[in-house]
Amino acid sequence: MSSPVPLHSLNPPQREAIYYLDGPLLVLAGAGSGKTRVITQKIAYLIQECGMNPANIAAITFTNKAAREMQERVGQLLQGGSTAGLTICTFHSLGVRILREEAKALGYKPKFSIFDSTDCYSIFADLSASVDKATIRSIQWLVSGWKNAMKSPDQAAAEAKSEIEVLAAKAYRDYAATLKAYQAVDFDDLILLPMQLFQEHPKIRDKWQNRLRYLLVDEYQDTNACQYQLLKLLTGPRAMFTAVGDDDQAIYGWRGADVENLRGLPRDYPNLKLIMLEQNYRSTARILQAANNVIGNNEKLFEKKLWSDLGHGEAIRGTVCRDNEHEAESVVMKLLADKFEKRSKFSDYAILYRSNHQARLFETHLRNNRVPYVMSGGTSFFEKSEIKDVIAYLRLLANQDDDPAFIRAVTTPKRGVGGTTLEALGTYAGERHISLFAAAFEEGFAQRVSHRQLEPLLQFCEFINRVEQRALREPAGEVLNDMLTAIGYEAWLYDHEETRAADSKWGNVREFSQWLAGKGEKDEKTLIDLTQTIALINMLDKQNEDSEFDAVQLSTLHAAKGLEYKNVFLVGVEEGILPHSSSVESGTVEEERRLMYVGITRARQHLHLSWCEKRKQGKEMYPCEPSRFIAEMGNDLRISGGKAAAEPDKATSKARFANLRNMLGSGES
DNA sequence: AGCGTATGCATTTTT
DNA sequence: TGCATACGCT
Repeated sequence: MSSPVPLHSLNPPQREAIYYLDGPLLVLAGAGSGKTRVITQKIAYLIQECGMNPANIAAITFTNKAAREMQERVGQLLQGGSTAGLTICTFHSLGVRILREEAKALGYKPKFSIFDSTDCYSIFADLSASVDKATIRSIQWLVSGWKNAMKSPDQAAAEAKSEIEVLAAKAYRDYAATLKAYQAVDFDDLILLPMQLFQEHPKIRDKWQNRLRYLLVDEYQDTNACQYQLLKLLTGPRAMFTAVGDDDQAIYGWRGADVENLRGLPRDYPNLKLIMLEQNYRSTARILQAANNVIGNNEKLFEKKLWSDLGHGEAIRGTVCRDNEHEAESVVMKLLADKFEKRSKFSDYAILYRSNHQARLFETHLRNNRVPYVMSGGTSFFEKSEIKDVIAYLRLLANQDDDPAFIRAVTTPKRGVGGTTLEALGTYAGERHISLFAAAFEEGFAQRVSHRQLEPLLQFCEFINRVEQRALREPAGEVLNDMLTAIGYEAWLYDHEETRAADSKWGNVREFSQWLAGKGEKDEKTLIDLTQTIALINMLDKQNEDSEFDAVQLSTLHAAKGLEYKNVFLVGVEEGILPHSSSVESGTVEEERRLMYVGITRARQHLHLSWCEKRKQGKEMYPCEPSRFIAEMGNDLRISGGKAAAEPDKATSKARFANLRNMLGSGES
């Protein structure tokens, strides 16, 4: 992101967007047009100039990272001024906040658990045993889609067409009941439940409408139907909001995000004001021209043309490579040559690709050349098994109905509670409709198992009770450390893993516990308070702060949205990869084109594309064609063969390009 | 039979 | 990289 800019340097549409308060406002902000600046300045304006109470303003983002960045920038703008009560958070954390406060109205305890997708997967797996994994995954996928589309289990069942949909609709009902029994919600519920709550309880809705009087929504094109509905209910008839988005950067359609929400906005709010931010402060004119050319092939909602006064800039280059191995080698060589020539930093370079597995070859070649790199994505900190182990304990402390947490905690580390005991406990709990934890204490259950089975189980439950008592009062860090010692987690790790793996895992646990302890101290929160929010926090944010060391960035196109780099290598620009073959089949090439657009507009000064003539897949080589998007970029593109050091052979590359255009000219729809 | 390694294979993944 | 499947070893 660009650095904060003094107010006088705002351009007229930016200024208009900030000062406009007469009604609902939609800001169509092109890539690099300063949308974050508009949102943050508007918050500052509302507080400082309009005298609005910060507690009545909420800015909603999609990622923790975006929220944090916005917090920081607002903090800088309002130095000394008060931001007390100001809400800047993600959709999901706003949902949590609403649910914690209004849990009773929905039949939930305020200390409900939040299940991540792995937890939810195992519920579906238990529900429909003897079904293969792929099917379970599609069931989970379908149910999530229904929730985002606000379909109830009944509706889903009624509308189910295929066999798998019928199966999924059946699972949906049981799944919802199971979650409720565990006093747990999934990520989709964090939006769906507040929305339903507002629909069914006008009083509660009014209360929140009164509290959050002005709403600012970032990345509006990424909202799904349910989020849109929640926003509508939250803003109410006053409709005081600013939505900021870019239909050309809508790349999450496959996850339920619906650009229709952008189209629907003028319909639902006839007095909607529309402002376009078209001046780009990031890229050279050449890069923007190519981006405009590509995106011009999409059916447009709103006509928008980016421009910049940063000069024409370097030529966009394209490299045809013999195969993917050669592509990786050539990109790394070109990167190093460019770095040497310009005396730039590694962190000025990004290698962007369509899908994760493409990164692998680039990683090897970067490593071979001793080039430092960081990769976005990968398993998030909270998905790591050792962290999930610890979190299971925390979840159980806060919510003893959380059966999955109970099972994980009671069996990790092993303490003499095995499968048979748990099965008996599960059966008993199922008959009585109580949680595993509660069942363990019942006389009726005690009669069904032996003393040897019961004893360790009760010891565990009593241990949890004791820790819970402490967790309500004493400092979070201390309680957590004592608990880890008491369960012997470190020793267990070193018993079950190789020393190196155990070192890393225990290191992660310690990092996590220190981080929690620090957070507990800073916000004066107990361990149980903290547990309520950790499901939503991503420690990658923290890693980003730390990792300001000089390294080449490797990233998927999706993960690169919102970021910018001086030099971008966009690799694997081939038919079947970008656009991805399955998108071509499912007729969603427009979203792939937006992905290409996002990729192009990440570059500030230098854009380099590459594609292969052949690609190794398995042990066979398959022929490839350059992406249709190459031709769509226009002819301001300097294409050369793949030989790393050689001068481009102008004659052949021209001929090749002509061929390419002929080839693509006919096949386009 | 069961476990452990080898090999093959991938859409994208904010919460 | 990470997961799933298959094969081979014990």
